[in-house]
Amino acid sequence: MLTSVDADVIRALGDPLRLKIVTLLARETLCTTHLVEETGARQTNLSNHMKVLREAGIVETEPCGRFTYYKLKPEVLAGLSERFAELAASARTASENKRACP
Amino acid sequence: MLTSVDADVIRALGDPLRLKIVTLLARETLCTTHLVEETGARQTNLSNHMKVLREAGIVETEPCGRFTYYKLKPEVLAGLSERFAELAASARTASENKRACP
DNA sequence: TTGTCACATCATCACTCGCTGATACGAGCG
DNA sequence: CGCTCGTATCAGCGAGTGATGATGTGACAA
Repeated sequence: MLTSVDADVIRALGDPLRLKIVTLLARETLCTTHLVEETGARQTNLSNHMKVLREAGIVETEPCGRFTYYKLKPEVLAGLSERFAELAASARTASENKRACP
Repeated sequence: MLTSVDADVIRALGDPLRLKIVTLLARETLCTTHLVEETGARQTNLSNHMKVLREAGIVETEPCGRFTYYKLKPEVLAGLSERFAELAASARTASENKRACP
């Protein structure tokens, strides 16, 4: 069952720019400079979004000299996928469980 | 691939109250009165959230006399689940694709 | 028809959020 | 050491968002 904790993760993914970042990171492990190039956003702006993704537990940081690489945590995405699949499966049978008008 | 359109759906689900509503609707088809009882929210507030979910294409309305029943659209949730699953699968191999430092 | 109920919409207010410029800080290079 | 580069943090501003009370609308019952 979806708990309120997941709302933070979902909200973190509900921003177009962050969703694009996640999509990019799903293909490659990138550092901030790469993400700035790919998205066209300012460095400061991007750093803020990365902080949101980091605090939501969606990405991990990996320092490499002066650079900071970001990579996704697949288990978080997989967990979300599973929970949505459960909701969808449950929703398919929900039409029959119509509670009577009060 | 995740498009920017999906950000709206994800954002709509990124609110704790709306997530609770969706969870409730995954089990039963309910009308506004039921949801008010279950969530404890005001009717006006709830109606606003239902509008968001409706415009995001997550729920459908079904008038029944004076009552309005809401039910989930399973295919939307299933689609989200699938996309997240793709991202997770792709992310598992992304660690190896580390782009060189610029 | 009149009243009530279920629900939606509107206007408003407080608050949050995203974006930006300025700044701080650590790592490497000269 | 001093400098530059990559990155994070901070303060501030404007836009978007959630909660609320008042109001509108359609459906049913008396």
